[in-house]
Amino acid sequence: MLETYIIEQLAALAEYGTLSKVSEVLHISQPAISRSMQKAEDELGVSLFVRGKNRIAFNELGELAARHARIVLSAHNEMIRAVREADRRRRTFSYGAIAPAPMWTLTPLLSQLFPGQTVSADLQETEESLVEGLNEGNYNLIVLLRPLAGGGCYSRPFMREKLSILLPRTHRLAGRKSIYLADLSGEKLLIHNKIGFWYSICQKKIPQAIFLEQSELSTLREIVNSSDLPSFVTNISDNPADLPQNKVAVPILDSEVNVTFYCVCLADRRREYAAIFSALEDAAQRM
Amino acid sequence: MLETYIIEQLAALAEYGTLSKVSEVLHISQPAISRSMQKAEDELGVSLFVRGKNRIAFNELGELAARHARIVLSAHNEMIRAVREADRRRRTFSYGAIAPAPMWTLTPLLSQLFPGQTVSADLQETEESLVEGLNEGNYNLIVLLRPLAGGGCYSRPFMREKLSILLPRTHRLAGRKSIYLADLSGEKLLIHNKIGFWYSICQKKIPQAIFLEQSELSTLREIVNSSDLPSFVTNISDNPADLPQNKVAVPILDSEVNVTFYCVCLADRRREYAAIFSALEDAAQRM
DNA sequence: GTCGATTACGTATTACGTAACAATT
DNA sequence: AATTGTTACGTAATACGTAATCGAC
Repeated sequence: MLETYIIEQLAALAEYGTLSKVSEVLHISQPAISRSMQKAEDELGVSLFVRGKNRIAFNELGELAARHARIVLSAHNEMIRAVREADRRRRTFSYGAIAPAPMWTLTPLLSQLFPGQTVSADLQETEESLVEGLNEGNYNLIVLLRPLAGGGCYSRPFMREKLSILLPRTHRLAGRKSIYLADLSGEKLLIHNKIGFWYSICQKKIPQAIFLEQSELSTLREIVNSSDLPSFVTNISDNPADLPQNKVAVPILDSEVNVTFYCVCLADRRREYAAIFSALEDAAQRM
Repeated sequence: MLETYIIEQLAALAEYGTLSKVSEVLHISQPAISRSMQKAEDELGVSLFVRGKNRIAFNELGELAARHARIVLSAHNEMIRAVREADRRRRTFSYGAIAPAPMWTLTPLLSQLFPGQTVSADLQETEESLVEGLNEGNYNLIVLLRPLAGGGCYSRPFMREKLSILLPRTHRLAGRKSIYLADLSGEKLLIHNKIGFWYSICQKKIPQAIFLEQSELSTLREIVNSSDLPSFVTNISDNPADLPQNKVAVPILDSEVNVTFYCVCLADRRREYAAIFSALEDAAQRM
C-alpha cells in the first residue's frame, strides 16, 4: 500500500523533474525524497526510474505511475475539500438578500434561532444570482421582492418597505404630499451604494440626477445631517420621530420602491426552517 | 494530509460498521483503529462520528468522508493495478493462436528473439476472441487462418498445415489416395481436444462420427499406437517417416483442413516485430 | 459475562535530517 | 565550484500492541 506522502512526492517529481526541486517545494530534505521513490518502487515491486549516477528520470512505468498519482491526489484533495466544505456549510447559516433592510431583522433573528451557527448575510443586486445561490446550496435562505413560484421552493412575505425622499424644508418639493422619482430629475442626491436593488432602480428612474455615493453608512448619516442635499429614507431604516427637525420626508409613489420582501427557501427545508417563518410572522405583526 | 492507511480504515468502517470488525478484517488491533479514526477527525479538523460509550457511528460528515474514502481507495488500487499490469505486459510476450501447430514454431522463436521476456501462448477456438485480444492489448501477436484486412493491423502468412487421416492398413479407406471428411462418417476417431479450430471443423463435417477425446497429447500417442482406430496427423505435427509401420496417412481434401496460418500484429508494432517476421520467412523457406 | 470503544503506556517501526560521498555540469 | 542523487547513521515522530477501564447489551 502506497502512503499518501509517497504519492504526493511522486506527483511532485513528475511536475518538477528533479528530487532537489521537489525537496525545496515540499520542504523535505533531498535524501527523504530519494528514499520515498525507492520505497515506491519497492512497494509496487516494479522499477519506475532510470537512474544515472546523479540523475533520475521516469521510465515508461514511472510515467504511468505519476499520471495515476495525480489522479489519486486529486481524489484525495477533493475528499478533504468536500468534507471541510460540508462542515463549513453545516455550521454557518448563509442567506442572501436583495436589499439591506431585511438583513437588519433576519440576522439577529437567525443568530437567536440557531445559536451554534454563524450567520452569514450576503447582499446581491439581482434576484437571479440569489436564486442560483439558493439552488446551488450556497444560501440556506434568500430574500426577494416576489414569491418564487415552482422549482421546489417555498416563499413567504414578511416585510414591506416604502421609500421616501428626505428634503430640507426649504426645498422646492418639500411641501408635496408625495412625489415620483421622475420629479427628482436633475437633483444632487446623497446615496448609499450598498443598498441592493434600490441602487439600480434609482439610477434608472431619475433622469440626469447626480448621485453622491458613500459606502460608509455612518459617514453618510453625518453628511446628510450637515448638508441640505436630498437623501433617501425608508419606513424601516429610519424612525419618523428621529428625522432632523429641519427636514421632511416625502413619500415616493413609484411602485418599484414600495416593495414587499419575501423569504424563500428550498421546499424540503420548509419544515426545518418553520421556526424562522413563524418568528417572521410575529415580527410582521408587531410592525 | 490523510495517509492511505487511515483512508483504508475509514472505508472499512463504513463497510463493516464496528471498529472491532474492522480490526479483525484488517488484522490490526482495535485501539489502533480507534486512534486512526481520531486522527482522521483531527487532520480534517472536523467531527466525523457520534460516539456512545461503547458505540461509534458516522455522522453526516462521516458518511460523506467515507464515500470519498472509497473513491480515493479505488483510485489508489487502480494505480497499483495499472502499474503492475503494465509491468507484467512489458516483461511477457503474449500471443494467441487458432491452432497448436504454429505455437511449436513461434514459442521457441520468440523466446530466442526476446530473451528477457516470458513468452505466453494462448490457444483459442475462434478468430473473434483472438482479434479482440489483439485490439485490447492482451496479445502482442495473433495467428489466424486469414490475413486481417484494415483495422490498423499488419498480416503475414508463414506456414501451411495439411490434415491427413491415419488409418490401419486394414482399414476400408486405407487404399485411397485421398478422402474427404464426409467419407469418415460413422467412424470411431481418436482426437486431441486441444487443437483450436480443428476441433469444431471435425465435429461439424464428419456426420455420425464418434470422437474419442483425449487431452493429454502423450497419452493420445500411446493409444493411437496401440489401437486400430483412425486418428489425425498433419504435415507439421508428424514427420511421415515416424509413422507406425502398420498404418498409412491418407490426405484429406476438404479446404477447411488445408490451411495457411497468418501472423497478425497491430500496424504500429510492425517495426518493433520486424525480427519476428523475417525469422518466420527464413523458417518457411527451410520448410 | 461478553462485546465494543477508549485511554494509558511502553515498544518497535519508520520517516526524517545531517553529514559524507560520488558523479556530472 | 555548484548541482544532483545516493548511502550511512542517529534521532524524533508515530503507529502499533498489550493491558486496563468503562458501559452497553
